[in-house]
Amino acid sequence: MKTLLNALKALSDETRLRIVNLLYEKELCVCDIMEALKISQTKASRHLTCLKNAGLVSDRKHAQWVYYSIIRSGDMKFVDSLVFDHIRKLREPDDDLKSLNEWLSMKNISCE
Amino acid sequence: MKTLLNALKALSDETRLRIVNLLYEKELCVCDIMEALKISQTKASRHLTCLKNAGLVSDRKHAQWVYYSIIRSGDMKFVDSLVFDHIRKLREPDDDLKSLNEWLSMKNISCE
DNA sequence: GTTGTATATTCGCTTATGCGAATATACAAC
DNA sequence: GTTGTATATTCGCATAAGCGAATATACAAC
Repeated sequence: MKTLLNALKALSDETRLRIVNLLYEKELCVCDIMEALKISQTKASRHLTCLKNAGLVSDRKHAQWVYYSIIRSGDMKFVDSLVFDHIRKLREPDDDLKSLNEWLSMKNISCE
Repeated sequence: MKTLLNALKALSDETRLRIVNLLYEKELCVCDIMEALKISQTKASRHLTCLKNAGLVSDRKHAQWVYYSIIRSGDMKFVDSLVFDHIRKLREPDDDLKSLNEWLSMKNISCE
């Protein structure tokens, strides 16, 4: 019960829903999320920690970057429905995905 | 986005999750919920109002009773998953259903 | 060692949420 | 009208959650 409630609480915040939406695309580091959502580093970090505590995402360190990804265990089946049946049908999260892709391609070009 | 967030917020509270679980069984009036969950009238009423504002339940007046029921529109598809894939697999909500049925049968006997 | 970049945490502050106690409203029965 | 029952709302209060600014940590490059 508590686990489920923590997940629901974590998901009932706009920023965190938008982050989850991005992470359903692919693993991302904090700065990708900052850029795609145009939010501060503090805010990104804080909400990612919250999602992690709720057991919805996992993190992985590589050099100075921390990469976050969605945990898609069967324990949180409803989140799939939440993302694909609901979030992905809204305008704002869709715009976020566009921002993300723009950012990622820009990042790649400048790394060449 | 706002609609979805309001639904998620409404669902991220233990009492309200337990109420939703009961209402997935059948339409109930406030006193049924009070009795099944052993909560105060104030608490039952407050949380029902919250669920109603979130668009998750509807109410119907009949004499001095107010009956609440779940709104199962396609807009809130994930709630079905939430109830059947998650809530119904937990102990506490299952106990609530038992309490509810005990209460309802007692109520019927005393009305005969 | 120093510098720069990526990320996390702490500190006040403000706002939101949940609670019980008390009160109000609405309706039925008389 | 009064009484009793069902439900809703208001009032203070306590706790939780969100924020930005500042600070801390961790690692890479030099």
